[in-house]
Amino acid sequence: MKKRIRIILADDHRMFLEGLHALLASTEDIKIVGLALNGMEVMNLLKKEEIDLVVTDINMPGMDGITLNSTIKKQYPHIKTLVLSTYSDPDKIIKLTNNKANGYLLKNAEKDELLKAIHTIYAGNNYFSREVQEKYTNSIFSGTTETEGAPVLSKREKEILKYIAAEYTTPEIAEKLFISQYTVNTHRKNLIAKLGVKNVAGLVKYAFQNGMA
Amino acid sequence: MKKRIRIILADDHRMFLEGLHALLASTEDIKIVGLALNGMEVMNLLKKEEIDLVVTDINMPGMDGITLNSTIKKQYPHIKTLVLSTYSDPDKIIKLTNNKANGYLLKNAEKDELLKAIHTIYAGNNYFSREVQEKYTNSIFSGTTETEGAPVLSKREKEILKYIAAEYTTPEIAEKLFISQYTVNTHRKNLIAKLGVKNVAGLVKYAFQNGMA
DNA sequence: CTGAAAATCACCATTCCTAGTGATTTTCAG
DNA sequence: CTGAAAATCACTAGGAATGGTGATTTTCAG
Repeated sequence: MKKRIRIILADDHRMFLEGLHALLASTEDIKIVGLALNGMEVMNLLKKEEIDLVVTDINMPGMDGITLNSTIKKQYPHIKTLVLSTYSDPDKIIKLTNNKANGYLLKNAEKDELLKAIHTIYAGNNYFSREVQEKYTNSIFSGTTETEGAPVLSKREKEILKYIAAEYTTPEIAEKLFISQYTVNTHRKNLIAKLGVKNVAGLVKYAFQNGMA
Repeated sequence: MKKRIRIILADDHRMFLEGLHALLASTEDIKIVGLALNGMEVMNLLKKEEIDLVVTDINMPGMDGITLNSTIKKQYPHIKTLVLSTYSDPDKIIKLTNNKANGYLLKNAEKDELLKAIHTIYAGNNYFSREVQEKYTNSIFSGTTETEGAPVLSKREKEILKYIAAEYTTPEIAEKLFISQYTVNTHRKNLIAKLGVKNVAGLVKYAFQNGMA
């Protein structure tokens, strides 16, 4: 008899967790060993059970997906991890690859892709969904930094973009970040130039389309 | 033989949608008639199928849960609705009750509560989870209910909102629509007031969250 | 250490946005 | 027909955004 893949599922939303459980329960070669509502529960389960793969949400109270992933990898380097997320945030993906996560998948994916990811990872390879790869090829998967595709925003610029999208004005942002209004102004001008938009409306639009707001 | 409850499930995340499907598929007296990734798909399904209950996420691109709910109630007053959300936002709950949604449940709820909500609503009663009820009554006493119906935007206002989200300035919009800048100005002011936002950034945000951009 | 990128600050001019008030005309359903 | 909502226009004023130019300091990888 073929060995089944032993999996723990982790997500802070019970409904999603139970749904995922039900979705995978019918699959022959997969065995759901445990369900966890947060990172702590995952670690407790790992002490008791033999696990092949942990499928976890990236956003969870207490210990989030990124911290959980690195914790798992430190204590149980042989256990594979697949991270799920609502959107594709480049920063988080980079952190996850640094922490040796074996896969990253959007919750928008279908069951088939989820199964494909699980099997690919179990076979010893990594799996990053196409949408994620396409968007962030430059920053992660290829060493070359081609600026043609996705405009590269600096840390500070992203920060300010978020504030703009959150309806903060220049004086407010300046006060929040303890910098001059002139500086905020410069950043906004650079953002507009880099992103090729016309005004705040364009900035907010970009922020939304890239999961930054 | 007892009649089964005919249900449509709607959520923009395929994985959650399929998971929910799998979760409910095993229930005897429930029949999942269709799955939808957005509001439009729900409305199309309603044309073809006889439905008792629509279970929908509150956050969806295109037509969101709130708009979807009111649209359903206008065209098919007999169809029940159960709205799911990640968190409990008093404002949104109030909008939903104004639009006669029959239930509101957090995604944090367990399968049992979901079934309970479905059966309660099918029996002709409303179901609002305890967490939601608490916040709802709080906001009633804080006095923000009277003036806050669902923000109904006029045709012209929607039109102008689209132009704003498309990075057009006031003079440009005025020229495009053959009206005075003063008029565009008035519309924008009304939009800001109606939607309870602070500036263009907020308008663009709203436009995006409601599939108008 | 060193150079490049990032982050910071400054000034000016123009345009645009925001806010308040008040008003007339048009549209549309009851 | 008629009233209410929608759409239109007008004026003022202050604050914010946009665009251009120039510069210094900080950070960080090679």
